[in-house]
Amino acid sequence: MASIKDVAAAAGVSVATVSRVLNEHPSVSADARTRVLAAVEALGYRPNAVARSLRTDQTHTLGLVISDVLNPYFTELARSVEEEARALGYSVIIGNADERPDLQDHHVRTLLDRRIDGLLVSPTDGGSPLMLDAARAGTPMVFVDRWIPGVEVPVVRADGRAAVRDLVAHLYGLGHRRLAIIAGPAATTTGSERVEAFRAAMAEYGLPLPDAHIGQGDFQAESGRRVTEGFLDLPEPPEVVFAADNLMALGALDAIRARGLRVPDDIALAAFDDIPWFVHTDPPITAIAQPTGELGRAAVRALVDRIEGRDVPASVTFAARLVVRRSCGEPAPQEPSPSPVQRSTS
Amino acid sequence: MASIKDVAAAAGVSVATVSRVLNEHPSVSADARTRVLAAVEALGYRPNAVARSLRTDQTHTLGLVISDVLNPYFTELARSVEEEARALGYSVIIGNADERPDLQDHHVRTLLDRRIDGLLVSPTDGGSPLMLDAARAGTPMVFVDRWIPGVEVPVVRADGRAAVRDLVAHLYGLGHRRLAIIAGPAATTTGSERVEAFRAAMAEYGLPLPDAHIGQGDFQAESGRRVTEGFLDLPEPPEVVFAADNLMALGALDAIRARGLRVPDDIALAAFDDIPWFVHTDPPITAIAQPTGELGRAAVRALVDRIEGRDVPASVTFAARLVVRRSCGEPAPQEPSPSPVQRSTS
DNA sequence: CCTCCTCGTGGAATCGTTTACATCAATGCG
DNA sequence: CGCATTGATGTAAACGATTCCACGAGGAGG
Repeated sequence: MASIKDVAAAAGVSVATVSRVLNEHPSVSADARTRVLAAVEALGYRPNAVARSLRTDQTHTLGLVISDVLNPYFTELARSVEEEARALGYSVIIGNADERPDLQDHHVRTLLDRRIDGLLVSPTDGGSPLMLDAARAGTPMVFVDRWIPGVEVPVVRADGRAAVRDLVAHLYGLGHRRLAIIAGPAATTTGSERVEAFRAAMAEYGLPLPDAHIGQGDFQAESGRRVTEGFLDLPEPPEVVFAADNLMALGALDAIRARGLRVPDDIALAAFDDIPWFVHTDPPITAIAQPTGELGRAAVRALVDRIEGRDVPASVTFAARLVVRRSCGEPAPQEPSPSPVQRSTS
Repeated sequence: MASIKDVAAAAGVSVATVSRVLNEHPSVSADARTRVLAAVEALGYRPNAVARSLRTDQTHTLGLVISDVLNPYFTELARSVEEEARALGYSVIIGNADERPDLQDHHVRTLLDRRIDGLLVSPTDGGSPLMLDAARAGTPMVFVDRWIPGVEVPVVRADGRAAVRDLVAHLYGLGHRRLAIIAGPAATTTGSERVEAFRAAMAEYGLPLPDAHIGQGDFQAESGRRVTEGFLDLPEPPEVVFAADNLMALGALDAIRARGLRVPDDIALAAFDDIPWFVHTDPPITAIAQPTGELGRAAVRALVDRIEGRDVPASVTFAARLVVRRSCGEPAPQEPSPSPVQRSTS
């Protein structure tokens, strides 16, 4: 592969001049410029990004470590992150942690070794020393969706409290009283937060939430299946199952179907995170939707602001919203229009 | 960040010795080794992958350019690719082309600039000069799922011919005669191949396939919706719609639902590419399933074989299989067990 | 006419590694 | 005892870019 030396030789100038042409340095003659450009064209020369990075100490690359690529929510997040990053002149390397702390660590380490300019993380757990050290050492970092409390890193996320309250209100209005939740791992903020919001809303309506109605899941379909089976085995099973993410909802559906039960007649179902398929499941599933695209874009902008030293980025919080469909027992009205965005500084 | 020099200084040896310890070179004394390791630990030193790549001319990184991350099929493919690559000591950088040739080109260029060791591509179109040049210039490359005819690059894919014939047989058996297909872009092999297989199977059963029953889609949901609307507007609409991928099937469902029609009573639906959600749609959707994970793993192995110069990798073809559910008109039996794998050389 | 800038250019250092080569001490063997 | 071999180490040259610095030519201003 042709290097800058070959170009310099072909154009009859020094490598310094070639570099200046390529980087649009002002002080280079028109004559030299055209000769260099011609040589570049003729040789099909492309600068070696590895060498360039070594010298300039920047890779123009962002790392994105997400919890699970197979989850459509994170896929959409990844897509919007890449899109915004590309618009700002950055590439993205995605690391899929599969909800496993060891894999998360592996990816963070690899990304750091590659000297990415900044890191976007949706942490799978409380944070390994590795990640915390990196944050403390000054690696530009932004948490997205999930975060780690007590760490000085901006967070871009959606707040589901209000939507969860809306959901409980909706369920209460339909006459449901025994509600159960399939929670995510307590080590994740979204895992514990959604349970907390649910518990608070239940209390608000004077409904009991026995421990038996809080199932411990791990955001994967299989755990949704397992927990739901447990619920169904209860002497008095819940009337509603609320899954804290869409994959566990899928598992719950599997379990319910395996028993030959029907939604919502025998048991109602709702989920956190909306996806296009929820419109076509049997029945269409009531869900809490996050403004995923905006989340991804805002996170990238915050991170790039930090990298390029414009200012210290603030945390951003969007609102999630309830989308009522038929899985809890009533014909759905129109799909509501998107809710307004709310920003806050932390 | 600490560099190898710092480690050398701290351990009281030269950088060469540090490098030797880190690369497990045999000729280094036990004493020196322990001192170096201690210094590494103390300083939290991690080798700079950028510098190492520059020197060794290998990045231990694979590029994967896929057509659409939002398509669960490709997400699963990406996941299996990353998994296998990691097992073999490689990282993966994913580029999402969104079915756009210009984006595909952008990613190929960026990946090449980063001097990735090899490229895995599922081409969106007939192939840009850039990609073809790279292949000719000797960049290790493997096509996965889709390929470009006439290019000397191994292909790892699933052959859907038999499964499509099975599907047509199934539909014929249910009494359906007017079948329509939502095709993918003709520029993609999977786009044209699936139509061809469908056409051949139809001919085998003596069924006509008028042009009006071949809708032109682009593998995205929106096109599925549009084409399906066209079908439904026909004076004599088809009895069955076969979508060449799962996203177009989603669009078709949207369109059918918008008309207040029911599947399969008013119109039947089948799709290429199976996904977990198809079990829970209303009704469960009959689909052709690919061994996606195996595809990804085989592709990586072929590419790495090529990179590490073990041998010239052969093309590999797996078989797709029909999964009958209820969307075409009959209660589904058991889910069939996985089909055997078939290998061929090209 | 001399001096001082400015502009275009090239030489060479540098980024953090790996590795070919040289060096030196210790060992084995005739 | 002397010489060849081996093993452990260090020195320095790459890899391909960017960029500081020096240099010479030319123009402007006194």
